[in-house]
Amino acid sequence: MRFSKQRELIQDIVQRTNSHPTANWIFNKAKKEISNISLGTVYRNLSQLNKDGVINIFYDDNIARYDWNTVAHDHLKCNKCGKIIDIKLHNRELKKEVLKQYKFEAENIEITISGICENHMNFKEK
Amino acid sequence: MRFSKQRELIQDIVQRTNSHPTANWIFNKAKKEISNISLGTVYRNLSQLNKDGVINIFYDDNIARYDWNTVAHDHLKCNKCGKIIDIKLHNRELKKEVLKQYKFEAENIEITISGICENHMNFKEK
DNA sequence: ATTAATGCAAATCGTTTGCAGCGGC
DNA sequence: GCCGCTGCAAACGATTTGCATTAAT
Repeated sequence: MRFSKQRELIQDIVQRTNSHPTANWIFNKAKKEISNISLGTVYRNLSQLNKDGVINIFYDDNIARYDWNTVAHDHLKCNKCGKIIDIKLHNRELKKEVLKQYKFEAENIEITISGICENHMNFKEK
Repeated sequence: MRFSKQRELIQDIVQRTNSHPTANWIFNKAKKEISNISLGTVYRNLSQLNKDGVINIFYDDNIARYDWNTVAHDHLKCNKCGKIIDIKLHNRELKKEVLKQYKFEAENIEITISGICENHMNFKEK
């Protein structure tokens, strides 16, 4: 076996959700399959999977969230329900603008937009 | 006196730097003026100042940073030296695009760009 | 005298780490 | 037998909180 079953389980859990889970959420999910799995193992594997480029880490306020989507992308965060939605905004002009205006060589652009998602706009409340 | 001298000192410290300080940095600075000030007081006042709209909080990875600039703006973060630079990017089109394409009502847009700052570009290394 | 804010220490939360033991080659 | 990975528990860093005391009106 190439990888431990713990590692494979953790990778699967992250890759099977769009919910941008926290380590603790993943831990609870994992316990259903391997009841004595430890939180340390979850963190160690998440960190390793990230180093290997298999999954992505980002921070929502001060807590880590994990994402199967390793391609650079952006997030919409609903202030009503907390849901985080993946989106892709084009930013070619942004890199150029930043280089010209601030002499800063952009490597990574992360746009986080908070507001109200479709399901929670006032006029749609049931 | 309207506010405690601790609160006034903390507000002053935040407003007199462009370094986006952490609570601990502020605490150390404050101790030079009020040697027995406590870290709890620093946190309590930073949180209150933020609620009052006097200062801003944002998170750099998983640690809180405080900013005198309460107007929505963006950040450049240098991967070499860690410096965070305030910038203002225009985003009128972004709000429109997000509403049209994702039916999401954007309230706040935060763009964080990481890369290499002017002082740390290769060809400028001394 | 009342009320808010303080210093201090303990508690909490998310995360990391040391270590002895186990599993697969 | 070796080496990597595990579970467990203790340690850690940032932040919050309970409480008895102090400061301001």
